[in-house]
This record gives sequence, structure tokens and C-alpha cells, in this order.
Amino acid sequence: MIDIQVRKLKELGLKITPQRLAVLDFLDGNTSHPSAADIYLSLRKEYPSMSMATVYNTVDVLAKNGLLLELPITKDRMNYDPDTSEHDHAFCSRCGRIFDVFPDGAAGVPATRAAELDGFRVVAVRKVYYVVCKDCEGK
Amino acid sequence: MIDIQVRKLKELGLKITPQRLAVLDFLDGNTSHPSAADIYLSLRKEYPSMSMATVYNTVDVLAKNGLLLELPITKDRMNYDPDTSEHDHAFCSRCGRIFDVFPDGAAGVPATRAAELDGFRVVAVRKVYYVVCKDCEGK
DNA sequence: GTTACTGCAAAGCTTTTGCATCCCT
DNA sequence: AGGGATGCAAAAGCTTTGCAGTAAC
Repeated sequence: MIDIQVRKLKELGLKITPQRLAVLDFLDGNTSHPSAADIYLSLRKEYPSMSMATVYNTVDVLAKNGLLLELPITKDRMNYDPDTSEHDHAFCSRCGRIFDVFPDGAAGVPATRAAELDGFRVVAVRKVYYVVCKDCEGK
Repeated sequence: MIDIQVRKLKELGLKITPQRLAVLDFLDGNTSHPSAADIYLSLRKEYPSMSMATVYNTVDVLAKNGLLLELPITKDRMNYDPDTSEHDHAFCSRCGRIFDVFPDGAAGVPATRAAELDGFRVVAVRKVYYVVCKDCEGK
């Protein structure tokens, strides 16, 4: 799983460092949509020398190369999603959690339509539902 | 146009101050999707005493009461849209401009569907297209 | 007269930058 | 050996907060 991303980074002439592997490993299969600080704090235990600058450098590199999605959801911070398949997100303003929302077939806008918009070249699309989740609705 | 918003603020027990009126007047019909700094810099001329704190206070009040949309598009800043009708946005990463994208009938997800999502209560929806606009595509 | 709002300054956070050192290739 | 990556610290932005004074109602 990570091998594919490592291969792609190598193809791009980017170096494979322990720090980058650690970030990739942390993100692999992670559906919590962590922020840079979340990543940093989690890796700090295993890699005490890890710095925020390296986390930012790594997520930027991954995002620029399509291996990671950047999710601008609130004004507080950026969140990241290693799942680059076409899907949306739901953000609960009460608990702050971010949920994946996968299109149920007919509802999604076809990718072909999104590729051209008012004559603009579409590079990416983000759709966010601001919700109150089940857990929070019950108080 | 502004009268409707003033009325709503009054109904909510909020005070109508010259600063709030100035912000409302600036935003009325404004399709540039300004940031807080944009609003501040524009009003500074006419209202030299205006402060950023007041701009933030005002846009927060307006957004909380549904008179203004908050657009989290980049990690740089929040942008605001006085047009609260159902529509999306396109952000050009080259020039930084934000364009309105109105649904062309069939394409939009019906509001009724958005009101319930995986059992979550949907409060708002934001869809952003990250694009390269016509002007920038031509270099 | 109350209560909320304003404005200023300071603080808080996230993110970026500069630079010397390090290490992947 | 070379060039990118790391890590530290400082800086830069945006946004928030505290508080005294002020103005709307």
C-alpha cells in the first residue's frame, strides 16, 4: 500500500527518508483526517526528532503529487485525507470530527462534467457538509 | 436590500451600529468574495476608526445568523459571500480569484437530500472547484 | 440606565521561512 | 560527492481575546 506511494515519490526524484515513511505509515488507512499537529504529535513518540517543518514539508509534497487530499474545512487548521478516491466529507461543528461521505451512485456529479466548468480547467473538487452528527445530536 | 438584514438583526436583539451598516453596505451586491482584511481595508477610508476586531465581530454575527456565507477555501484566510442563495464556488489558484458557480438546473443536489445525510443533520454545504481560470490558462 | 459594541493592543495558533547540518542516492 | 531533506528557531499571517470606553436602545 505504502509501496505504491514510495515508488511514485522515487519516480519524481524525491528522496525516501525515515520521516516521510513514518508519515506515510501513519496516514495509511487512517480515516481520522488528521491535521499537521495531529500527525506531528503521533509521530513524536516514535521519532522524537521529528519537527513540524518536516510534517508540513511532507504533507505538501504528498498533496502536490496527488497522494494526499488537503481539506480546508474550518479557519482553524488544514486537515488531510490519505484516501484520494472521489468522495466528500461531513464536518460536525460540535465534536469537530470529519467523516467520509461516499457518493451513492446516482447522486454524485460525473467526473467528466467536473473536468470543464465555465471554461475553467478543474484541478480538484471539494464538497463539505457541515453537520451535527448522531452522537452530538443526542446531546 | 440592506433593510432586510437590518430588520433581522434587530429582531435578534442585535444593535445597529454605523460600523455594521458600513460592512453591510460594502457587502451588498459584492461578488468579489472578500476576506476580513479586504473588508477592513475598503472601509478604512470612509471609517478610519474601524478595527479588524469589529470586522471579525460583524462577519461572525452575520454568518451566525445566515446573512453571510463563510468560505473556507485555502489555508490562508476565510472569505465571505453575501449571496446566501444555493451556489458553489470556483477558486483559481493562479490569480486567487473566487468565482460564483450557479447550478444549471439538473446538476445540483436537491436541498431535500442534503438535509439528511447518513443520519446527520446538515446545517450547510460548501462545494469548491479548484481551477485554473480562463485568464490564467492563457498565461 | 443597561447592555452590547467598538477599538486598541496583546496573545494565540497555524503555517512559513532561513539556514546550518545531515543523509539519501 | 551532490542536492534535497531535516530540524531548530524565528517570523509571518490570520484570528481571537481582554478590557476600558462608548454608543445604541
